[in-house]
Amino acid sequence: MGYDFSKVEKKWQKKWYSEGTFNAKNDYTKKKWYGLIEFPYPSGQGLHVGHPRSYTALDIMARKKRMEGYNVLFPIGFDAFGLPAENYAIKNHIHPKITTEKNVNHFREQLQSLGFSFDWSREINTTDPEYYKWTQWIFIQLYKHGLAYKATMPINFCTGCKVGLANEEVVNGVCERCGSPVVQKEKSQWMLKITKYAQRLIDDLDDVDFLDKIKAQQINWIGRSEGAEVTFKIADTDESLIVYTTRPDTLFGATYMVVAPEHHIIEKLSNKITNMEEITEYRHKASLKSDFERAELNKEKTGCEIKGIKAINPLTGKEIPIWISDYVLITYGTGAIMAVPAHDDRDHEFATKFNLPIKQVIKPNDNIEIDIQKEPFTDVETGILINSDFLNDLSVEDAKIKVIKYLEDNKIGEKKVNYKLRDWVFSRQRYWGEPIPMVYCEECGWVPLPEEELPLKLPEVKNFEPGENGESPLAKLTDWVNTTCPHCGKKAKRETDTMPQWAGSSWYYLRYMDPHNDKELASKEALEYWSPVDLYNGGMEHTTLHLLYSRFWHKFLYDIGIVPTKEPYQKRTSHGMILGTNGEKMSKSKGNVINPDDIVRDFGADAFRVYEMFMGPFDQVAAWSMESIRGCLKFLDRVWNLQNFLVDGDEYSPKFEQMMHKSIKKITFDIDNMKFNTAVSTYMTMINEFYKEKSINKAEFKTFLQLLNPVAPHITEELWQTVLNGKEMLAYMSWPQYDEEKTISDEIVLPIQFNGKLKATITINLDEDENSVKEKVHNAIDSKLDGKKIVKEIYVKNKIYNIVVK
RNA sequence: GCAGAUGUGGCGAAACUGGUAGACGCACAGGACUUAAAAUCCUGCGGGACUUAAACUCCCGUAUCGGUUCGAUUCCGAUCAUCUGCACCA
Repeated sequence: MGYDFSKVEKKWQKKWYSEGTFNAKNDYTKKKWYGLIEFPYPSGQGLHVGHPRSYTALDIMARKKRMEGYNVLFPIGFDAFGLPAENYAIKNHIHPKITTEKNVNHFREQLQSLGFSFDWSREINTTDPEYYKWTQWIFIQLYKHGLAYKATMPINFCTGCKVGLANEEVVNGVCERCGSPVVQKEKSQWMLKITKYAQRLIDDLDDVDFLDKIKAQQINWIGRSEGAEVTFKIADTDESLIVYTTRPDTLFGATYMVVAPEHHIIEKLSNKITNMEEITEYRHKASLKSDFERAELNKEKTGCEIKGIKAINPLTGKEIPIWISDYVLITYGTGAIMAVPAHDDRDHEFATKFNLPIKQVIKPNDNIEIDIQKEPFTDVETGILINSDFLNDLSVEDAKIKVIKYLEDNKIGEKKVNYKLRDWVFSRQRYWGEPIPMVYCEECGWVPLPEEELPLKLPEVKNFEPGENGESPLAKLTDWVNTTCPHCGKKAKRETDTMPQWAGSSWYYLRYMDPHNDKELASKEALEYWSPVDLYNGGMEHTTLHLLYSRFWHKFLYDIGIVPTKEPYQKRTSHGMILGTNGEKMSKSKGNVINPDDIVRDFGADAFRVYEMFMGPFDQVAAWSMESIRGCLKFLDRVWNLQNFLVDGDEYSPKFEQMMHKSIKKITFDIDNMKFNTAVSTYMTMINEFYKEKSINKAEFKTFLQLLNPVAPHITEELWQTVLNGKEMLAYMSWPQYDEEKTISDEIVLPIQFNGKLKATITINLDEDENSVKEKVHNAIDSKLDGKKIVKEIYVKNKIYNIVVK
């Protein structure tokens, strides 16, 4: 008699996936809704219980939208290039293609066991040549538009394995696998000019509906700052140093300068520098440091003075020393700074250590005494300029404006905007990635493959070990590397680096719109109809890089007329992580991993889904609890047993009418606003009411099943068709409507307060006359006054009655 | 350091634009059914005082301190704690 979830769930899954029940229609006249989840990397461990949290949430929304008459696109695919498969191949000599296929099959099975309404006919895979053909095509367009270029950039190089490493393989400055130190090695790499889009990537956030924290992270990552570039002449030479500063107002306080170890001024003026040996040694030491060491914050600052040359402060005309230090980064601004130790923490620390002069040029406006030698004053809000000639007595803000004007008038500087965002290093010295479709010819330089030769397929190799000196394994395939120039026909060599994993995921949402198109990445009509993605949900860990990269590619595709919208995703949300039962992040080493297969086996997919939605607010972290999921299975059993109370009735019975309308309203609102936890609690409240009366009629049962269907699709479909003899699929029925008037009761329990504290409640009629309410109130509380005096009475209609007493 | 978030019973959590704090669930306790157990169903469940006991009643309670208000979990200011992302970005 009990509910056999395993049999029921399998039955419906089989039907859905063999019949394509949930596939999107190619009817471009209907209203559409496009919901997107981050497609998974098919790892060997299989699905994580975190995946279904996001998938269930969007599945619920997709199912509800279908019931509301939308043509819904809810696709799935696999982001299958990447390191783990490659490392597994190196170890076990199994081709990544084979492991990937095996993992994808496993993932597909697991995803289907949870009953998601994905459109499997549109499944994509980034490692499929028919897919990466278009990834390569986009790269070539970027190249043709001057947004892809070669530059020498440092890579992480393991001194033990002699290979280049990805950032995530470098742990605390050593190689994750062998523990040898990792150093930086210069290598010529493909770069994408994302910096050209920096401003637009900030500005266009105004037009999309991303969570504020996501916007904040994007803006943070791009790191726009406004300031000025200022030229400092070097005394007795024709050379000068240009610095970038956000505090041009402090220019009178610049008492020395610092350049990054890599700064070119050192080569240029090497014949004037008197301590070249010392400088060379410092530069050498700095070059050996990994990024990790250089970024180590707590370490003491190092550096030395460049002797023999002096810079001239353009405002004071005074000569100031030039130092070299690795706290100045060659990659940001101009690689050189003016140091204002009185008003910058880092400069102050450096000046204190090396005994450099500290000159105060700003004081607090409240005249609090400060000892500038001991501590810098960095508050821009309350600062007033001093010791600064024509800037004296100005606020920091005004001083900035005035000094920039002065700099521009005298041609010693100009206003300048800088971004922390760097161009995107696009090369990986790896096998398991999209080959970069470029050929190098001695005569013509870099030449892209003609588009008709795409895809450039990843060649078969037997040995997946990276080449020595950090080259890609492809470099060893001389037959493949040696080719002819598509331009002049002479001998040429192929690029052997591959693309990063970010490449395939930067545009996959477009391919879903028209996944089998072999002429274009997607047809114009499909792009016009489905763009943009209406809702994109994923983890917070992808809200910087992946989101930024795909927005960048999308904007580029917009610029060249391929896609119709400026932004790819209209709305972006993120779900909280699911932690282990001990409240820690799930990991194999901690032994707190929950396997979704076990959950489906023991509790069923519906209980799993209900639980993941009920466990807490969707966007917040939540710890797994086996007791709670048992409670959700109990709830479903109660749903199943409702059939025991079933009575006839084509309309809601009077005792439930108001509750039905209220619940429809609440659940509709909650699902639309991703408040799944309170939606689930509303189902529970409803069922408690039915149990209290030991009765539910057919109309009520039908509505209840429809409301619950998006969350628990199997059990509701089964009850619909077996108990209510539904002919059509419940999933195709239209979403229940509510009548606002019927959600309002005509009687109200009115709280009465003394000084804001509850004293009594009375029952009044909706919109009852105020005098009549007042009379009722006084009948109820006059005996409680206890000799106290009424000072004031406040009645908020139909809400509350507060009496101020003394 | 910067940015963002969070803090409510034994636990996960609710509370719409300020208006009966703790919905819903878990755990726990009591009862019904059963030879018994499980399952199921019903009831209770923030802390304290008063009381033989219960009801009634009263007091305290949403991290801490203060403010605005007839009324604050909600708004404002300060503080503390925890989490996440970024970080020598001039």
